[in-house]
Amino acid sequence: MFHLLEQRIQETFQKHIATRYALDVPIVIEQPKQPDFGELALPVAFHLAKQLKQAPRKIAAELVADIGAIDGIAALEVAGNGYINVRFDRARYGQALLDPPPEMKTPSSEKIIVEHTNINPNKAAHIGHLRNATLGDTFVRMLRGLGKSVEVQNYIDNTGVQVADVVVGFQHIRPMPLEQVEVVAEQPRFDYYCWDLYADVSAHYEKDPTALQLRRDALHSIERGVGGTSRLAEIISNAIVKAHLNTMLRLGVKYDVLPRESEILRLHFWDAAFALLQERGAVVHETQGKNDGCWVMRAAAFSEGSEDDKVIVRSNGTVTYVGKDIAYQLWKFGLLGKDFFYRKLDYNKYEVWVTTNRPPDPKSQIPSFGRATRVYNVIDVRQSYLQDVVVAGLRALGFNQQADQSVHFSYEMVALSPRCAAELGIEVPGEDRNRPVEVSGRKGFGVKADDLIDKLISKALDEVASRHAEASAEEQRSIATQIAIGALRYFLLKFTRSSVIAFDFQEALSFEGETGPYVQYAAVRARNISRKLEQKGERVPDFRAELNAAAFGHQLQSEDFWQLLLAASKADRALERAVTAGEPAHVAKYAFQVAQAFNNFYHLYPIIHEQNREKKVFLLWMTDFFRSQLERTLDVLGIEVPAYM
RNA sequence: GCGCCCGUAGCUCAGUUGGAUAGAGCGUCUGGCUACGAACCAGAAGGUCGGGUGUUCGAGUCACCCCGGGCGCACCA
Repeated sequence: MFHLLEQRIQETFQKHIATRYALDVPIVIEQPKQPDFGELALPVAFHLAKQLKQAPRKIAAELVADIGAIDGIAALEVAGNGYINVRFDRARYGQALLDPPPEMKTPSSEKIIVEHTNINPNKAAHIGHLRNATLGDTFVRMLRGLGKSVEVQNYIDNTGVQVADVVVGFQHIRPMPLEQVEVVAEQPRFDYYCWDLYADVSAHYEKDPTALQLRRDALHSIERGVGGTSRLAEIISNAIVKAHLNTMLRLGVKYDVLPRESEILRLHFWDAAFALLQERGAVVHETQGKNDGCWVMRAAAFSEGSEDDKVIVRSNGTVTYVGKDIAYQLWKFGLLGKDFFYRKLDYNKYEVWVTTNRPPDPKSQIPSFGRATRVYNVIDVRQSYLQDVVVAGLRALGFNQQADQSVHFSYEMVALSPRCAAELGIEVPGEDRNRPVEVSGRKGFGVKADDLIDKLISKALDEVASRHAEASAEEQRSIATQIAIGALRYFLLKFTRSSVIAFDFQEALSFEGETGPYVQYAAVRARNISRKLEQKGERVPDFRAELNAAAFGHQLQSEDFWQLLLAASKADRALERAVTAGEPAHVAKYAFQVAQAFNNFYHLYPIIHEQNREKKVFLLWMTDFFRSQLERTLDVLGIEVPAYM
């Protein structure tokens, strides 16, 4: 509702200024510095001042006098040096929230792909991966919240060096026959086993660099896709992928389809992309210099300062990662002229599809994947350069529109706070002692995702058990899990994307202040009100029957009630702005603010015990409105509301 | 060397596309549970927004230059 009025003001002013002054200036809408200034503030007179060569205050007065009545607006006031402050018609506003006008859903042919998680399937997921998945998943929920059609992809690099390293581990560091690996891979915590093995292999390379030949050999076999080594890689990566799906499902994160690198290779996606790139001159064959024999993309295509061309095809004829990524990006937009085959993944928790190189049974129903109009790649900021190359590839092929619609949804890394590193027994040399430590799968440095979740659940369980000793152990655990996940998701979302998170157990395990559980608690309290009411033998009133514009007019004369309602009613605006900014943290911030407003309201006004009928009904309606806004916002954040706390 | 990001209260971070008197959480101190459960609420202390110059009616926000930190710039992914 708030957003609707905002838009209405914007349009009205835009139109008026266009006809009255023949000018097209951006109508910026702000929140007034102080609540008693009104609900919206327009600095538009300042912008016009320059072009009209008049004092802003005079222009503002003119605008206010000429623009006429605007539906839902009680007053426009000139303030300060030329601000225009907008006051809403409170009674109308309350009434509209109670009985919202039907939304005009404009059907859109837009299809958005969000690619996230993308963990190498060779070891357990860690805290850094959780940031990626939580950001990606929340952004998906935000887009869907606005009614967009979104497909979630999780790319599986099952034929890369990281998998090859663990293969080397099973062949040379802790040798194990294939049949035994198959058994071990079915065991719980196989991903933990590989975590250690991977670190051991990396350490082994460091000690004996000649062992890197083992990696090259393994990689080669895996890429060819035949023989025992390839089979070993498949067993490992399939098992780890399921471990990752399980871990992410604990956070409520799901995917629609898992495109795999093996199919990019087997179905010759690269050949198709390479043919296109050659045909349109996007890559050139070097015959001299340091890149002799390679196919490269010219530096000028993707970078202004650098002179280093990017090798796409190595002199030995193999394609680099970026090359494969260009092919994949082309496929996402339906520009490659090829598609994967798909099968349902053998996974019993929910339906998720995976690519395959075998044509399916013609009778089977398979959804359509890819062919997006817009693509978000959730990848950490360190890969900006490579993402730029991918987009330059599209551009060089003449796909400018798709290049514009390719978004690198980047985020900073998660590091371990010095204290956290010390707790994990990671030794840091002298002067770096006070700096955060980078998470490294290769070195085995990091907080494993499942360990962290377990730790959070255990702490939440202590709290739940101390408050609700009467509940069954099973129920306590279920509530504790919801709280733990709420805490974790909120913790990962409250930082803006460009902020490095220095991970610290003490902060992540906090359930007080600006945290997920704080917001959950507010929602639980709001729900409790109607339950208590019914326990007293009363019924939740029929708000539409008992509240009319006059009642809203009365009650919302209270500045306090008005400000609380206003705060609660900004969910649509918060979501809209957060999507535009590409910033899930904004939604998290809003959720906290609404929770704060509600806790304040809850504390200040006895609701059930209110004697005046109209006021009581109004307070109950406010509670219900807060509840719905809190639930909706938490849902976008992927945080559940526990039955009690 | 080139490029990107960051520097705001003791700590961790917001800051709405340049706007009115710079905000929040944590921590510290003070106060509030026989009201709908205190995972809560109220209050206090705490700032030359890294430094400088400029653009502007107006700069935490934009430009340039420094200082300090992080990350990229592979025939690795």
